[in-house]
Amino acid sequence: MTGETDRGEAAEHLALTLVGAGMQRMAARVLAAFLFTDEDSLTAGDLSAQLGASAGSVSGAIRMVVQMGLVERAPAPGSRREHYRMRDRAWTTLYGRQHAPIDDILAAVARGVEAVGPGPARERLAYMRDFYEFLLGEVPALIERFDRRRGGSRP
Amino acid sequence: MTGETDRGEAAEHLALTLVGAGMQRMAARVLAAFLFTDEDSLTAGDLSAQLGASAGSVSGAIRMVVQMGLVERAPAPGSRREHYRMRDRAWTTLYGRQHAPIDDILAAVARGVEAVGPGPARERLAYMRDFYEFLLGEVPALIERFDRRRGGSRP
DNA sequence: CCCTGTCTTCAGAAATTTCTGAACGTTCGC
DNA sequence: GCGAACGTTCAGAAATTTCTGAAGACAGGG
Repeated sequence: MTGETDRGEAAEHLALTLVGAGMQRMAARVLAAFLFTDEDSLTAGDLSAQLGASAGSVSGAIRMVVQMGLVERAPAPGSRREHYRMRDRAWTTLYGRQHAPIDDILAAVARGVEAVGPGPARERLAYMRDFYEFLLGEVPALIERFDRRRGGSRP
Repeated sequence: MTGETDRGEAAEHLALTLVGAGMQRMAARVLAAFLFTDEDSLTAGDLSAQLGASAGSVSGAIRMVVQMGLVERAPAPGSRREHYRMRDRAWTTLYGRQHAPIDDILAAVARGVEAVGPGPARERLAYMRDFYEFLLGEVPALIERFDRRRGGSRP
């Protein structure tokens, strides 16, 4: 049997795991709530009640997950409150975004290569630059391959 | 011209960028020092002096980068102090390790799939699980492809 | 036009992370 | 063995991050 208690625990556990992977605590809890709900959409109030967190921190967390491209506003049919839901393609989007910092690292390393004269440091930096350049080129193809393999089934 | 000032600035800049990507501050500074040096190896004392940080925090930072597999002890030829240097393959190692949290996420999501009954939430979670499973399988091949492409040249 | 319900913003509090400085081991030369 | 140089550990201080609660803004119904 899989009761509702298990669902709540599993959601909390996933949230904590995401925190361990670097995500903000409240953003992770909000994301898990969206992942685990069978409702079409959730409002800030729903989340605040369900997570036992203040309206303020929920508001901030929603802004984060929306800005990350994982959650979007859902058309609210005659409702006064804002409704939100997970976006399709959320995971490939997230993975793509995790690679955004790589742009910055790449730029910083390239600058390093130019700043040092010939020598071991320069070779080391050039190798690092090449690796991140390679990654940046491969990730889109990786995601596309998954999308194709998964075919038309919806997230 | 590329003076030594540029080198120091570029190193600091890369360290800050790595912090932005989630790395600990002092560990990032230590790593940058190893990246940018033309010396064969550095000691804790070198780093402490060069970075203007206490011996204590340098000690902790070294432990981190060693544990991450980016830096290793270098055989110290008749020296009293411990010498360290960057490992070959440091970057592919780092990238592989960045995917360690994915194991945890995958496990947490799989647990979620079992905890919820049939419905939208279950489909969503199953999709997420499939995506991370796919990633976990593809990353080693990706790294291998880079190693092969780069051929025998050293890091 | 006001009133109610809802979300957002922001200053301050709480918790967590990160750094330092001092005390303690350890190792090597003498 | 003894002394000195280094590195490590750990308690506490400092800085940063994260949450809350209250005040304000906005929209729609009455």
